Amino acid sequence: MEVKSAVTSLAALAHEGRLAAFRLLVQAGGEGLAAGELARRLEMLPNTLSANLNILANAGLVVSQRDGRSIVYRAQYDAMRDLLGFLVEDCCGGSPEICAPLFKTVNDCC
Amino acid sequence: MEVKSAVTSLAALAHEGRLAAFRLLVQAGGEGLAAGELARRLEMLPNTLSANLNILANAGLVVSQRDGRSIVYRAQYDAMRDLLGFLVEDCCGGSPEICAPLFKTVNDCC
DNA sequence: TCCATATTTCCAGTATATTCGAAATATGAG
DNA sequence: CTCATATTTCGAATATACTGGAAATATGGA
Repeated sequence: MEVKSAVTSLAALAHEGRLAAFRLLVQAGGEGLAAGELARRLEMLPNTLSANLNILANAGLVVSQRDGRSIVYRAQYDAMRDLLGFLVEDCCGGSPEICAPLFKTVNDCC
Repeated sequence: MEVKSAVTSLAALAHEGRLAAFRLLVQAGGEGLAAGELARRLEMLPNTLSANLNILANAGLVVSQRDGRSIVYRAQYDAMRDLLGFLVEDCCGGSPEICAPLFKTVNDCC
């Protein structure tokens, strides 16, 4: 992952509303959620949410697909993994010892 | 880690210059680097870098300590680990299968 | 076709971020 | 004490981001 791509992804997530939307989509799994359902759950105006989903999509963190009158958004797990990998790669360049606790974090969560 | 804290950290890293500074500090290890040395390596004006280091420090990602005429900055590995943990925790809430490849990423790097 | 629903696009106002020059502060050397 | 070095703080200009209202687009149903 390139630096510019990482910055774009980090910036997309560095916003309370977008981070919340992304988390909901991640938790929703492969089925995804319709834009309207997200707006309802996050209590955001549809147009504001749309703009924010667009930013997430632009960063490659989510994808959208029309389903009838709704547009369903799904998290892109690969993109998230790439971003985490980029940060981890960064961390280990100089200090492998930081990875032990991170390793533990990953273990604990699964 | 709270959402607001995560957003602050993500925003701090979502800037090419700051991300580069943070990476250098991470690679520099516990010794850290003086502000001037960072400015030289990153080819940034000292005052611009200072403002950016301040943003990183505010997010808790780096700490500073005076050493003679220089001010030495060091990466805060704990903060980075917390941020990664927050993102991982998020990811695993709904989809444990995403952790397998992440697990592999962490393994590969150490 | 006509209408309601779902979502996006456009636009303008406001807020926040970024940068740089200039001045201020802190330290150590002579 | 005076000076050079290292860094920060201040202030203003510019750029970018965020939000919400209004209008536009797309879809499916009556």
